[in-house]
Amino acid sequence: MEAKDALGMPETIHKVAGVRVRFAPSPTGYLHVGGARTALFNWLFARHHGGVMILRIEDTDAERNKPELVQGIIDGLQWLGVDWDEGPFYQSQRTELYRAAAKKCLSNGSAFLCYCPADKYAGGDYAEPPAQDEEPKGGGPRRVTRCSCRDGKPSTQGAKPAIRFKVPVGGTTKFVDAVFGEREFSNDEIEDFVLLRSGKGDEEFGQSMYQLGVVVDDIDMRITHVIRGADHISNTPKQVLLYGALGTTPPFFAHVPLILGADKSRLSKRHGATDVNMYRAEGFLPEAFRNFLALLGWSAGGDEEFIRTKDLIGKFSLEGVSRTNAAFDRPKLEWFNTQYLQKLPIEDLLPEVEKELKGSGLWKPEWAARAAPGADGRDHAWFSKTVDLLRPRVRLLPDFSSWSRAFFSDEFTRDAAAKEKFWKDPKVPELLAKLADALQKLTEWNHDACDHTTRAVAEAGGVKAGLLINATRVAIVGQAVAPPLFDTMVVLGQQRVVRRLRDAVAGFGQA
RNA sequence: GGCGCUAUGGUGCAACGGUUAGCACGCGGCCCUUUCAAGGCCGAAAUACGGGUUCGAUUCCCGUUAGCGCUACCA
Repeated sequence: MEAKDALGMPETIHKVAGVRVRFAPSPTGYLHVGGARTALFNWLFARHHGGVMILRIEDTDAERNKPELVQGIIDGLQWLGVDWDEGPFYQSQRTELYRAAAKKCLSNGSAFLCYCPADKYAGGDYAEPPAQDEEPKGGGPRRVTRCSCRDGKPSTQGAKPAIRFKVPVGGTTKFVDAVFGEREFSNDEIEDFVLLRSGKGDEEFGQSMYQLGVVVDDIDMRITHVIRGADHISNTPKQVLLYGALGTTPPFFAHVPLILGADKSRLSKRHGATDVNMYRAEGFLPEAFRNFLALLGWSAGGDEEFIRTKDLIGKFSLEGVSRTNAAFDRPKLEWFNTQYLQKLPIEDLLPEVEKELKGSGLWKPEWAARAAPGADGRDHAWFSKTVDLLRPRVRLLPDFSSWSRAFFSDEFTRDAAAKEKFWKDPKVPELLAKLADALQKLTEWNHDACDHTTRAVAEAGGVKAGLLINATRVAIVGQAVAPPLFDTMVVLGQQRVVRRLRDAVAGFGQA
């Protein structure tokens, strides 16, 4: 006998060998965070089971597609670290497959030629046009299409027909969903949906419609688990019917809840960035973003939240997927990012910082892993130590180029607000000058030596150490906010610190 | 409008008939302190509402309400 789980589904739905899943975006926009999460779940599932991940581009609507957007989607996936084993396949190049399938449905009586005018909703079977996705929803009564062409009479001469699926009258269509359980839909609620568009010009038929394309491809690509957004739940019975018409058994379905905006309404630009590439541009760490996304609509069951990707893969299961839509909570994403910035093994963080510095032109090749030290003695070890010093305060990657600039470059400016805040005491110039003298004499350059020297100068000058410390920070890194001063001094080096102090003192004379 | 899905603090998740309803983000306070973070401690904050079922409901059932989804020759 077969083992069943809590939902009464075969145990095998959760651990099948030979798993094949796919992510099937449509190039009508960028990679949306919702799509990214779907891609991630598919990927985690595939990797967890040692299965195959497929990328398929669903570009069957020539009018809405923008081929140039495909690259953006691919870039987004790559940044996210979601890779695939097969594809990308383009549905626009598989037209014959769909036409053959549609004709098969035609010949076995599960579809019919529809001569209704292609210009929307003019067919008369609709009481009125479907509400477009705008605010004033509702509207008058609308009913399900039972197309009058289904009995094969009109055959308006000359007009090119589309192929519609002949949905059974009466009865129900059911399927098993790994997250929502058993679902059953009344066939009378399902319209006679279009399989193949009517042909244009001298074409017999046009491109496939979504329902046909997914099913034909999922069969052809031997997809075992269809993991997609919950917005497809109501499409599923149509597809199940199609599987039957094509003589095959449907795969397992797993619909994952949607990601909504902070106010729980449909996620839109109004809520902030919805394009994954925007998060890359802002400087989030991909692994942090992945961790955050994974926890939107899924949990391993426990309380852990900081879960590195390899553990995500180990723990991922469809059983942990929630049925509730989740709100995209940006503050939490930022928290994940700072957590990763701090907790990542330094070797894992360094490459990201390197990319950032290269992008801002601050990178020096001698900081690379096996490069020889630069003229100033800085090498990979220095770079690593510096990044390590900086990272507790960094929130986004670009911080390494902005307020951290003075650590990587001698060309930096001193923040006006910082000067205003910490240089206002009239004794500052003199103190900084004395500190420069004292530090220059040091024969050993380390944290404690800097510490003692600075405090001694402060004491001799009759001020609290904090005053000198803060003033010095502004002088040598130009920022009010920076790592602890003496660690900073060590990393910058004696020469630079002294030079910057003197430079700062000189600046007072001019101002 | 029809059909469907969902409903634990503001947010993300735990608790899958019996807990003082747990964790995290965010928020407030305190500690630490050399700026700012980080970190530590403390605190405010939830089972949408109404009916059932049960010895006992956050948990199971029904209704209401709300949100979301689908309702195209879009995907």
